[in-house]
Amino acid sequence: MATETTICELSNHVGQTVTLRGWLYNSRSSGKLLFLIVRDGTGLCQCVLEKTDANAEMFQQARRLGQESSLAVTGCVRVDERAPGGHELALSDVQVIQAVEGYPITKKAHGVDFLMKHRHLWLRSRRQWAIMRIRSTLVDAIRRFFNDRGFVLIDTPIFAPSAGEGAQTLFEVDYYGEPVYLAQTGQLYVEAALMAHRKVYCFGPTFRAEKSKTRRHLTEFWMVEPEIAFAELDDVIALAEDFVCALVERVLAERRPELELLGRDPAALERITKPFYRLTYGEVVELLRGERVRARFEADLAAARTRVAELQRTIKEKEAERAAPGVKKWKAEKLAREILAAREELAEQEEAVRNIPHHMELAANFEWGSDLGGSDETVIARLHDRPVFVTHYPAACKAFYMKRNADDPRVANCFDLLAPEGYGEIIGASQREDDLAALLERMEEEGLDPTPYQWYLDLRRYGTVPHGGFGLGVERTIAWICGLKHLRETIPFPRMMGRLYP
RNA sequence: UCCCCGAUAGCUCAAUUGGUAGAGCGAGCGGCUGUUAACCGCUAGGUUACUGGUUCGAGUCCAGUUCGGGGAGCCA
Repeated sequence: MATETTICELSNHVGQTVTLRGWLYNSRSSGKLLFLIVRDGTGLCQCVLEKTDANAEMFQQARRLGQESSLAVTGCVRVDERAPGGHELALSDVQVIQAVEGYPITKKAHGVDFLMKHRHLWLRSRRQWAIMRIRSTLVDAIRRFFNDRGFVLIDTPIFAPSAGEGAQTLFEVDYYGEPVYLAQTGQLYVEAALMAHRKVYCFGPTFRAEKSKTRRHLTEFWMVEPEIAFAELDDVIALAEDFVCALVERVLAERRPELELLGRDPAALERITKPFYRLTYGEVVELLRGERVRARFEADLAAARTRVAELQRTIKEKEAERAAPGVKKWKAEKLAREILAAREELAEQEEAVRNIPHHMELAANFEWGSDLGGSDETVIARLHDRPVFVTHYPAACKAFYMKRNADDPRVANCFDLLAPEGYGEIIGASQREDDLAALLERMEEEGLDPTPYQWYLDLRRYGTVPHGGFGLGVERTIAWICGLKHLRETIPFPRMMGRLYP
């Protein structure tokens, strides 16, 4: 009986005969030689079966196995440079658990809609496999960061009784005949628990019913929200800085192969060290209206235009080459793939050319007092190679519970953290208003009925202290760390506007 | 709510601009002793999203509908 092992352990078994159980990822046959690429959840392994007089039947059976057939393979582990990963299995036995025919996700390209409809199977693909492993590590790093520092985990409710601000972005559900809402944040509850434990955090799904169909939006996403007592804005900033550094460090330490598989340059992440950049909202307004931002936009626009011209030329050339007489089939196919990729990029670059002038105008005419738009955040982040704290937004465009700045009452003691490379906001944070009268005043300004908030106001009546915290969006953080264009790949089963299956 | 783009074989895409719907992958069969999304040959596979219109003739043009992609607003 051969030892059973997994692919990630193979290097410890060189020269031994072992059994792997897994799924057929791909196979190639070369006459009397058969390559089975097996995945077992821990990695991929090339398995080689040589046809002999004795194993002819097994060879035939194995050769016909379809993608994703489940099987157990036994063979001798050997080092071979030609094998992906450096190790391969010289097979002596193949046991079929289930022979599969017609697995929908094939080796060639698929469209987004098709893949999303087959998300339950798409998860088996290498890129998705890598992303989920990074997500798992990131989530563990989040929990460990807070647990190691004496934070107490507080699970906050998902049914929320009051609409509060932005009722149109809440999902309403029927709660024994009463309308209640799926939580957008656990923050108010975490503040209550804070006064019991001094340092707390909540971590769970949150829900936004925004009618946004973009790569930056999900209707269900995960957020971690720490809250600390006896703290002012600078303490929250310091915590956020340590936290983000710890997350990146951990992923770099444990998931380098996965990052590599995703084509993510680790150097961009290795740069993520303290201190991050700090800008006040007022400085950002100046920046947006100033020369540097204009130059950045103009450079981006020029680059996009050049690229559009380049791509158009490339596509034409490749199309001519493909249509030329006597082109080999494989060559034509390769060209077709390249043309497709070029067209996709062309569409993106053309979109950029269309949008940038509008973004420039928005930035140039930006007025003090409004919230930063997506394009504003992007350009600020593009100007920096490390995350940027934007602090002290106008109080009027932020939530009622944020504490006003003592020196400049127009602004709140709050910040957003913008991830670099144009990824934008991953953290929203503030020092909380700890004074009862000031809090009531802010609620009145926002037109909020204090009745359902009496429990929250109690926190200011009985032992109020300066405190604050932040919320980090897990999916946006994963997208940034993995270098992904779209949030839908960062969560196993994304929920988006108009998409609920599987 | 608004703007742009798209829907052709199971999948990814072609169709010389209104004139006989094709290719690759996948599936099936055959060949090949080191493949790297292998390669080569053969076979099967279609109500061109739906409804209507223009035309001798519509995948192609027009109108509407549905679904999807991207973006704006708004948000995290």
